[in-house]
Amino acid sequence: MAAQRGEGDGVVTSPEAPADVRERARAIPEAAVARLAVYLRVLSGMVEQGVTTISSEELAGAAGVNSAKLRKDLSYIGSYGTRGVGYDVEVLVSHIERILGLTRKHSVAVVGIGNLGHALANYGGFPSRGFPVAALFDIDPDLTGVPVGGIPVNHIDDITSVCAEREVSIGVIATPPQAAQAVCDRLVSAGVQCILNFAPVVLQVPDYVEVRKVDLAVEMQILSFHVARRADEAAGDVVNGIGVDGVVIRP
Amino acid sequence: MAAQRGEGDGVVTSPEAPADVRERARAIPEAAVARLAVYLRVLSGMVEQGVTTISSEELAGAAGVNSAKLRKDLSYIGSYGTRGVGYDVEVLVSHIERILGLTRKHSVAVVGIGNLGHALANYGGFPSRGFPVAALFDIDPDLTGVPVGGIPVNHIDDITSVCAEREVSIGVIATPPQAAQAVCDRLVSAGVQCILNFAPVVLQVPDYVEVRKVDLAVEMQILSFHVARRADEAAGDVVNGIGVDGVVIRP
DNA sequence: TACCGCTTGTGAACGCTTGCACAAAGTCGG
DNA sequence: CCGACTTTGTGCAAGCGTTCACAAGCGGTA
Repeated sequence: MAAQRGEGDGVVTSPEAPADVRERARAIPEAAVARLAVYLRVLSGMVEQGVTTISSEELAGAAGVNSAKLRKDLSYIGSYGTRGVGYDVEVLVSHIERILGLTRKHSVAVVGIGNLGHALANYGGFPSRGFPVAALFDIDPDLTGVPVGGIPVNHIDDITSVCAEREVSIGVIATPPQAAQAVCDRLVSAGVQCILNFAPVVLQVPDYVEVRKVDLAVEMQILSFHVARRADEAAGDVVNGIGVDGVVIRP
Repeated sequence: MAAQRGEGDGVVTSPEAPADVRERARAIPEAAVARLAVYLRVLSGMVEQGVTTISSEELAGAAGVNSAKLRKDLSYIGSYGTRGVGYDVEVLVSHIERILGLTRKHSVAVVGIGNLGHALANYGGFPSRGFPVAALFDIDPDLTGVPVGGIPVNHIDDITSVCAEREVSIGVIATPPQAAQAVCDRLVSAGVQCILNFAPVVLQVPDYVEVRKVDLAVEMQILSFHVARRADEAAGDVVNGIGVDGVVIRP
């Protein structure tokens, strides 16, 4: 990835307080960030249930991870637990939100208003979590101006101006694969540095742009792999009894 | 590794090498499986363009990975390249398909016919890749019988019988979070062993069930984290529009 | 205050993944 | 047939991420 990351950076950073947060943020492993988001959701549920304190064991259970891993993850963002007691739920929530940058609004633009684009535009989970959908784009002139999920669709040619104007920080690509790279290029030149890509293509972007991809076909194929592996195991390992290539199982 | 590999002899791999394939499949790292699916897509595109041979360097470039990694990934499924030349595209495609279990049909059931469920039911990418949508379910009686994307919706209470009857091997959960665990339990008791979960919940399942989750909120929050990190970096390290490594924030 | 039990935070070991570098193995031109 | 050139396949080392195990720290109790 970023090839020229300053390694032994004795780079004297500003002695200000934020330097602490910054240094720490840089050190958090990618995998841990993903889990922090999960913890956050579980914790939000806890708050609503009136839970005020939670132990690493409980939280880990609810999040589906090992408790040691959870504690290590939390240690990346600082030590806010109380030994012998656990974590204060609200404190934890606010710290995770801060680290994940959820204290700011992140305006989202969705490009490609097909089936998926519609679903995304109408998806209530975004705005409620601090990700307001600020703009929609499509190449079809017939769609232009038509409101979807309360937001009028703009023509794709206006990406640059509209994104800049509405301070879009996250672009979501829900176009057919053929159009994805071109759309991506436009988003990047509009100043969007974070992209969520639903199109089944490998996007080429400059180093400073962060891309995350959600690829349904790949997910399905990974599951397919496991089905196959299981069937093979059954064929090979099951001596007597359950089916060969059909359904097996249920211990 | 492959302990009893027949060396030197020009052993033509029989169309079926059950034990061999099985042993190998078990050894493939999870991360590599995900990449194999990506390679497969790139290769499919190559086939359509009439490309017959491709080098690891080219394929790696198109798939966005390091060429050494690609070669190692391919070595997990066997050595089908020709030194000095590269890989035969069609041969590679068929071997990856075999390993990923794409030689069988994997019927899919989608549960929860809301915005997302609609989009999934209409999504052309599934059937064309060997994942026919065989059943749709929803809890709303008004939807029952209504065809979506050509398939009539069944009531959720019929999951067990319908899934068994249509040999569903993959369940897709696109319900609201509150319903997800219950739906999951029903799918599992219907014999479904692979689940793709779009609901923002951590599902509890028996060991033998494989779950993959696609969590939009988490993806957005990871991107948010990067936005925040970047902003912090800018605040701390940017002198005058120039970032740490001389990278301009906005070209 | 002093002790006890519980839970955090983290050093250290382990294992998986990545990337390098190069021998092996093939093609191609003469 | 040979030698130059190309590209694969893989041993090896470095880097992360995960897990274990336990000392340190805190609240509760007498």
